[in-house]
Amino acid sequence: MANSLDTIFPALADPTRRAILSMLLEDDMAVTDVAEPFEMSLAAISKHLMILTRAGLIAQEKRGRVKWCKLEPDAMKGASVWMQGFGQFEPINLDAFERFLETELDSAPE
Amino acid sequence: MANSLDTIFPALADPTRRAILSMLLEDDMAVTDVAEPFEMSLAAISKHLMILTRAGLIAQEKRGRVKWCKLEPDAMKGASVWMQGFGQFEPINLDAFERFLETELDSAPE
DNA sequence: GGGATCGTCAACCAAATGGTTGAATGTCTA
DNA sequence: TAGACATTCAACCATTTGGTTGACGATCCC
Repeated sequence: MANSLDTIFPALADPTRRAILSMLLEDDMAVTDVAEPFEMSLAAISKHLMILTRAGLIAQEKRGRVKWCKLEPDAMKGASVWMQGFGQFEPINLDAFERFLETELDSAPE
Repeated sequence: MANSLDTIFPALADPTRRAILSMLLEDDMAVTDVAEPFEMSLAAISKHLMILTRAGLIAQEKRGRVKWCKLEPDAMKGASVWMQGFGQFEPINLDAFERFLETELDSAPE
């Protein structure tokens, strides 16, 4: 059930959840820190994180009283492949992305 | 608005709409023929097609009394690129990544 | 122990979503 | 011109979704 198109696409349909995923691209985060930039309650963020977890897009691990959220990008693979099936759109994206990463890693030692 | 993540992902979140897109992969179809395999009213299918159209995922062209539906796979490009950005495990500069996405989407074929 | 912190639960609410039906509009054809 | 066909519109309905608040169970630390 998790990791299927029926859970992945609805999970990605909400802009808050997509923003959370983008934040987790930088680093693992605690629930409270995920919630900080958003103007909504912690409970609302907690629900979003639950949806992302059930979709397999993130994993949550509790250490002490802090629950850490970790991106699970492989969960997007199915949806990505599904979309590629429609695509005459080309891997120019990947090439450009690799160039982007190179310059990014060169200029950002942090 | 069309062709943005805020319309594409919600459009892809419904299984009926994804099935319609898969059907259109084979050939252009009239609205009635799109509706035929589904156990729901024509009006419901018409709404789904409107959502897909507003997302830019299909185009509808009326010839006579028949409205033809045609897949527009390039509309998935933005979402596809966005997801591929998560295929990387390296921590990256998010601002730069967003700038990258913008230029990437600007260069999308019309 | 006791107070602050982390996160979820439960009940609730408004709005959006996905469906229905029946009437309406436009177009083809006999 | 009349009738059949293709599609949408309008009103309505039930369910889901995304949010709130307040109480609660853990956990950390003084």
